[in-house]
Amino acid sequence: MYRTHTCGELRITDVSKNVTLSGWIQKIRKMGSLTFIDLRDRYGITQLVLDESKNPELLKTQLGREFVIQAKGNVIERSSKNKNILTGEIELEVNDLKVLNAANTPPFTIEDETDGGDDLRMKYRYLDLRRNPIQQNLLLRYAVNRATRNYLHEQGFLDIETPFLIKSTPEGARDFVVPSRMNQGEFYALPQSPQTFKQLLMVSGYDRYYQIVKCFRDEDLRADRQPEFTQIDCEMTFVEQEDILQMFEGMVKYIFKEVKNINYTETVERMTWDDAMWNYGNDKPDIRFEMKLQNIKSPLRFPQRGNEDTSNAQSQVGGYPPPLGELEGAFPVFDNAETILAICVPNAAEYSRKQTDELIEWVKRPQIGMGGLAFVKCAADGTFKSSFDKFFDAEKLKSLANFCHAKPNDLILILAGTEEKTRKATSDLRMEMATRLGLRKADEFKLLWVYDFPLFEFALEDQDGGGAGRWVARHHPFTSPKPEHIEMMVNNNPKVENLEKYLEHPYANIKANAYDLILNGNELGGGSIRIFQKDLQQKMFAALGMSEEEAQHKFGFLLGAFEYGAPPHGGIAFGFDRLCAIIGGSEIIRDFIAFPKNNSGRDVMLDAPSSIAEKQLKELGLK
RNA sequence: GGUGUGGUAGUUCAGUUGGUUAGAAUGCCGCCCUGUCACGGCGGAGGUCGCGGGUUCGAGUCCCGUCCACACCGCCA
Repeated sequence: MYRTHTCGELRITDVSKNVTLSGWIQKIRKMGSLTFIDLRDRYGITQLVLDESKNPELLKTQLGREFVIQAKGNVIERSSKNKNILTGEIELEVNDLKVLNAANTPPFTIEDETDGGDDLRMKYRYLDLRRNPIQQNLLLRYAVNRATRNYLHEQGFLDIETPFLIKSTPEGARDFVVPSRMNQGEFYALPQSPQTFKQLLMVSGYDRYYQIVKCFRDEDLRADRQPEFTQIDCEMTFVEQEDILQMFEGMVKYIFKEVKNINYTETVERMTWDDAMWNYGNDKPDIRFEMKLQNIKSPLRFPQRGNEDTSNAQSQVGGYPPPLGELEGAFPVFDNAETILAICVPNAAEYSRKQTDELIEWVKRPQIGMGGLAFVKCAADGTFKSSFDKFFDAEKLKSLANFCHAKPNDLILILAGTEEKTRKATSDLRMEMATRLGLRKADEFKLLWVYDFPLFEFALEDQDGGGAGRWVARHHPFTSPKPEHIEMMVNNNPKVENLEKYLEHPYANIKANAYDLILNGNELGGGSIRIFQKDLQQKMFAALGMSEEEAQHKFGFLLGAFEYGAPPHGGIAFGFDRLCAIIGGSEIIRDFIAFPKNNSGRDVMLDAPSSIAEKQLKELGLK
């Protein structure tokens, strides 16, 4: 028997027991004829003591860090206790020691705060995985997995596997492809998601489906993006948007309760996409704090905005661009800008020259890329001091501050420039200021549904080109349009010649029955009510510029299925890795995946991808 | 594809205006130590300054190219 106990379970009540432990040597401390060894396994650390005066043979054994050893002996009470670990009141007085396997000195320390860099830790991932923080992450991942399955099972969902070797459909993300040996010159694709399969399962009547499933996308990576990643993929039949929102906010609340013991009892807030963009500059706002964007000037028009929260909302209804009013004609930077956005940072009016200079540098960084930052300090005594006093007198500053709903002691930060860049930059600045002010608390969780997404999205044809582009599906081509917008899908040629004009294209105003669930500014998941009628699906393909033959070639199986009794259905998919990372308080999903890829899609431990043998290439018909 | 930051001892990093023998911490090895748990003390080994080219009397340092890592933009239906 290798062990009678783990390294995490012996306590003072076990004193005088004769036990056997097996594990890895974390650390050896020699004190003359007395040697202490920290023995580690995934349950904890137990101190072994080797006493030369009692058992001189033991000290002759060659030992080192990460050796796998087996130790037999008596549990004794320590004469000096360690309150930092659960086993700290006892130790094992060893009378028999066996090296099960020697080990090289590891290239980095196997401790909570390791001295290893990312690259090295990935190369020796099996050593990195021994570290407690990473083990905690993987245990958390398993807990989230279990909670998800429990909830969905209770709700009557069936876990049904779908194939990994499927057909390449170059809509959306790039496919990973797999050459077929038996069908030379032809290729499978790995699924970007099981989207069409789960819809077919609905057509087949399975009613409630889920899968915790690998998906593959051959796109460039980020800290929160891997080429293969895991989704909680779900679909339901005979449901409306409301049914799905309730079901899956229930799921996330259940996960919070099971994994973090958090009772999320409050109602999950909801917001249209228009409102999110208008008030936060972002379709995944962090609503743990306010600091909404103040739209001083913008070409965006959101005619059906319902949010009465901002009393300056009248400025965009009908106005194009919204009027700067009496403020116009004073400051060329403002007059020349397409968009001017501001945020009011609470209690920051006392910022020093150094602090404001630092913020200006921050927005000028290439990641943000703004030319500068204007600010107005709203002093408690009602006076104003701005970075553009030369252009704005006290009267104008006051009226600007009023427009922005600034309160005494607020610091108004103002960015001006082109619409998209300025909106994104102001949104980033809002998050940055919140971080600096400590408003993004790690222990506070706030969910938000963003809904009524646009059905289409404008994509530039050529990055350097002169602004020509086309309309593509924002979510995917199976997303249903809002019924009242279907008539706007008249243009079967989604090409747009001029970037300046795209906002005036009818497609810009078509909204979809699509929704995202946001947690603290992170997208947990998104989904939609799907198209289930053949003619509407064909209309959608056509709207995307696909010919009838092309649609038949790529998605004939789905169109066919829609002819044999397809029920109304809809669903959602959650990024499982990201969900785990966020619940674990991180944005680095690599740390929540046992064997992740690096930034350039490489597995540095395996050294994959790699070239393959000539013979393999020939068999596959690739040479 | 683009922008930025970085690459120096096993590891994490410092290295001034281009100037003698490239440093620190930690890890490793040896000796000492009976209550350590970030043990302590003494001693020691350890370097293709990512790679290639250039400027210079002289390059870790400056220039060009290249590779790698990380972050971001594009991209991610």
